[in-house]
Amino acid sequence: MRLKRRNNRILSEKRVLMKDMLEGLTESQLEAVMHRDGPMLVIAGAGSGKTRVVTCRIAYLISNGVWPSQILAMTFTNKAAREMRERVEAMTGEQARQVGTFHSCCARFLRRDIELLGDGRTRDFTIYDTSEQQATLKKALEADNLKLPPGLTPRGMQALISQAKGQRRAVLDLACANNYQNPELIAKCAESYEARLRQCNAVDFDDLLLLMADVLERFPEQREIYHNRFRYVLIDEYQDTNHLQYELMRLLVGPGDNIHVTGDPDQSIYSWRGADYSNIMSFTKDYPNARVVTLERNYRSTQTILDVANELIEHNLNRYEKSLYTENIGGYPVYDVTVGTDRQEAEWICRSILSLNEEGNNLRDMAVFYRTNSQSRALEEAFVTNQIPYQLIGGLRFYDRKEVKDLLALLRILVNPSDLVSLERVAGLFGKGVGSTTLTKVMLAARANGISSVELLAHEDFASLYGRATPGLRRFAELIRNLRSIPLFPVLEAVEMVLEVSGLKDLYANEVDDEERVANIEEFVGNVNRFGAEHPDGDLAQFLEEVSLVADIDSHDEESDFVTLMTLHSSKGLEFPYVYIAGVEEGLLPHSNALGDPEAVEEERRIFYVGITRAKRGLVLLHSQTRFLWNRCDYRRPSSFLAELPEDIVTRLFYGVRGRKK
DNA sequence: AAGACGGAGGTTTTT
DNA sequence: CCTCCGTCTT
Repeated sequence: MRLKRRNNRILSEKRVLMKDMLEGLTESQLEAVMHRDGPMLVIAGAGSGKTRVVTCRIAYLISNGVWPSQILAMTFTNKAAREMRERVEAMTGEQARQVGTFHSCCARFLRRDIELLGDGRTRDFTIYDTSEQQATLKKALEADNLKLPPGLTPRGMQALISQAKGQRRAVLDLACANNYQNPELIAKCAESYEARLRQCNAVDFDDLLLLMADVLERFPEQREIYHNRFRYVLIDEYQDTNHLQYELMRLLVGPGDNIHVTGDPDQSIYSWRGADYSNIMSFTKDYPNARVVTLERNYRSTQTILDVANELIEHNLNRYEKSLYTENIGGYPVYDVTVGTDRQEAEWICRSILSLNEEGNNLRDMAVFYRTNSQSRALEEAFVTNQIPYQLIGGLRFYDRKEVKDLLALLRILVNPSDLVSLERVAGLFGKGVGSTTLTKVMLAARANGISSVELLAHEDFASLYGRATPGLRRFAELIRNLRSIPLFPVLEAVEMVLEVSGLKDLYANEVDDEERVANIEEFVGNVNRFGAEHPDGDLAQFLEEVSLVADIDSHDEESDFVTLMTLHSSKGLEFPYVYIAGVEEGLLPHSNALGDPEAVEEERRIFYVGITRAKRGLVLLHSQTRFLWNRCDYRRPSSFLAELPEDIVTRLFYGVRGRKK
């Protein structure tokens, strides 16, 4: 009784918030928010309040009696998912747990369902990243006595496999279609890789989606469970879904067709990853009764910035026609700065940032974007020299650092004893005298006994099961046995025990000049601690899964007062009052690999468009006459895109330019 | 059979 | 500039 009264009070507070929330929305936004059943497509221009619409719709559904657990929302990054969850919780007081990336949602589903497939994988599977995929491929080919056809590198093969999975197509089929020589051999190599993955109880990124689609397709009763569980499905950034994600969506959406997708064809920038924006273009063909809402009013940028963006994107021939407008009239001019060298480019940006900072702007309000990660170097140097605090997004991820990967490998063999890639890594670190030949022997002996390599090494009868082992191998087996005796819960204790038993920290502490490594290990432990606090009953497997699926952008910190440095790709979905785009040069933006291919150039234009539309108040485009690329100084030409911008709005500036005409 | 050393080659964007 | 591969030595 008392409880009920309390609930009523909470409910009425919710309604008040809900009313406030709906108040500022435009008519078309309201239409998107208050849509209840059936398919809906929201074409949301940059800065049109898309995130707000999606979160409001979730909150609206919840306040109309839909349980939060019945709403499945899939986003592009973990950061976007986190924001969405936080906003929904702030509005409704309810936790929207089923909000995540495609990959993290599928990983979670597969923890329950992967064993249905009966391919030998268990719920303790490991997720391999691209470099681990390549390692798996190399080992698989070696073990099966196969060689890739000449001209195809492991890296290229991994990309081909990924592409095939993303299109849900056989590798043989794709290799034939792409005119590879010897497609049969390629298919054989791919099968060898798949078998090895299964043997390792591992999946690659694409498998998370692919295997989940298999589960839903092969087990109709399972599909029904999901349909009953998820009454409403929402997908964000729909323009960046690939065919596999599309099929997964079709399988997940139940008979009520309660599918709500949002996206912007002009911001489709991941075609190289298999994204197919015909998915968004043909949504109304898939669902002829779909309601379509287009959001064209921009709440983010000044008219000046929008004029530049609109005029640029008009040059794309193949596009869904729409035009952004705003009521934020005027604004600062957009600058097009010519500099002499890439160092001057960085210097100009730093000076500009410092003067904005002196005028009272926060550093967190400024961001520098570039096309390629390698451009960050010159910028970073200038930021260090000028003592401007910055945060770099991208490049080498935290979890990709050597020492962090070493620790991860140790943790992974605790959870998944079949993980040969991690075992190999651990052997390379600690197994003095244990090389790949020995490990192969161990693997064969393990197979003969019907257990995994790690289980054999950790076995109390290792000596009798394996036969004569070298002292080095015996010591290594003992280390594995000690590691395997560590309890997996709580996670923090497990990690600290692993550090102690393995002596990993000492290993780096003894190497000179490696304070950073030790610091990274400490940061890792800090992350584990935070995970433990956020997920009190989370186990090591869950922690490892989370770590495998984080992107660098997920760590973007908007609170601290840092300037943000990142690629144009990473900038999608964000906004900053002041934006600098560096290296607006032919060959860089558009990138040289795209030149000559009209479709690729259109995608480059969209990449530029995404960068421009991040800016709220100030926008500066820079290009240099010379640039150090691959350790060589090259003469550069301004991007052809600059000529497409409205001349009367863009103000040209020069810095450090020699022999300037006019 | 492992490990160290030297040379060559390759760098768009990332869940 | 940094990683991967192959060869040579122990």
